[in-house]
Amino acid sequence: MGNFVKALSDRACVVMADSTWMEDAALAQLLSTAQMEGMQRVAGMPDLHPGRGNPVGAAFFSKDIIYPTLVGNDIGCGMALWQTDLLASAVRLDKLDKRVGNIDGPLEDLQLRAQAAEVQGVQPGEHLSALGTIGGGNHFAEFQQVDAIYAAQALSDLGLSPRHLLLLVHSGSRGLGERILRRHVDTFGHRGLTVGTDVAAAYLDEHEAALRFARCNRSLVAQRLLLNVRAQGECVLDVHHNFVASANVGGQDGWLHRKGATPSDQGPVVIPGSRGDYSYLVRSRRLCHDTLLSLAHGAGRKWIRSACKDRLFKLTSPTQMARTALGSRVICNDRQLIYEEAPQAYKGIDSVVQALVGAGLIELLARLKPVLTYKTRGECCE
DNA sequence: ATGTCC
Repeated sequence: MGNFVKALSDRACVVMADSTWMEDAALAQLLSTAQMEGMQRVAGMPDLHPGRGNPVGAAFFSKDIIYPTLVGNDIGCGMALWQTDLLASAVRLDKLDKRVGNIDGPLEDLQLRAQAAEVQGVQPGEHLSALGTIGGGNHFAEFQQVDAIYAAQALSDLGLSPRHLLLLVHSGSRGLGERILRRHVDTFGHRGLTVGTDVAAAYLDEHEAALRFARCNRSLVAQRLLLNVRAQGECVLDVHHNFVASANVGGQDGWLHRKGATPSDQGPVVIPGSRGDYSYLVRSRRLCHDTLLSLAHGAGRKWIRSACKDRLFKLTSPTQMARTALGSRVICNDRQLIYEEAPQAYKGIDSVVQALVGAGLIELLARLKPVLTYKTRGECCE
């Protein structure tokens, strides 16, 4: 087990296998976060990669101080998995593509939006128009089919029927979280906030609102897509991977920040690969405090965004990239984004998931294959 | 990442 959890210092470790792509720059960023005031322990997940200052795919456990910049701008970003009633065997990609339509703009059904906002405890505010939209970057909505079953009982316990399509939504709090972080940084810079002060309490209140908003947003994205494709569905799981919460780690009370780190103590989760790779439905096998009760949140970037187009445009066209090696379709009519989110730009999901398996942290429940990935209908790029 | 930068 120790083989897959590598100690970087007395308070930093990273979960990885020999096959896991890992950049020195990401490890250096992780080690530098371990030096922050009040930091007790940091843990890199196998999808760890460099971020803007702080690494992505990591958890940070501090005492008495919280750091909004460690959570980042997309407070509440996470994954929601929905079960649909569409038979995977009946899918016709052209038809599904057509029916999915365009969900880039604000949700048309204001009644649905207001109802969801109320149910999820989202306060009326200026960001309501973003509810039901995916956003940019690595966010997506993806129809998937169950490709391999490793634990049939666990699937049925979750209410999953393997013959039907699943819908995975990766999105967050959109402009709301962005505004919360920006206002914090404008006032306090990158300093942390002392827990117990009014400013810390104010941030935590706003952060809580962003978590509710993000969850509501994922739900509306899913419901919107289901309406468009004339399907019914139910939410199976919804788990944030960018947030901070009080926690007891190794017998010590403190604050656990997650930046692209999925909690291991909130039931089964999906660890998605790139749009051209599998995703895995997994469940935690043990509560590991050394790795800060966290799991990978995806494959993790291998290439920085700015390098992707140069490396790929000679090899492949946007049209070619609308189809993946697994036979799935990609809706991404944004010339830049389609390169930035190319499967080649991401670590192989098996090298990430196998590191977690090797460390004894997870058990695989099912392998999911992409069918259709929605990024943006955008403008036509051909 | 961003009702995003020219």
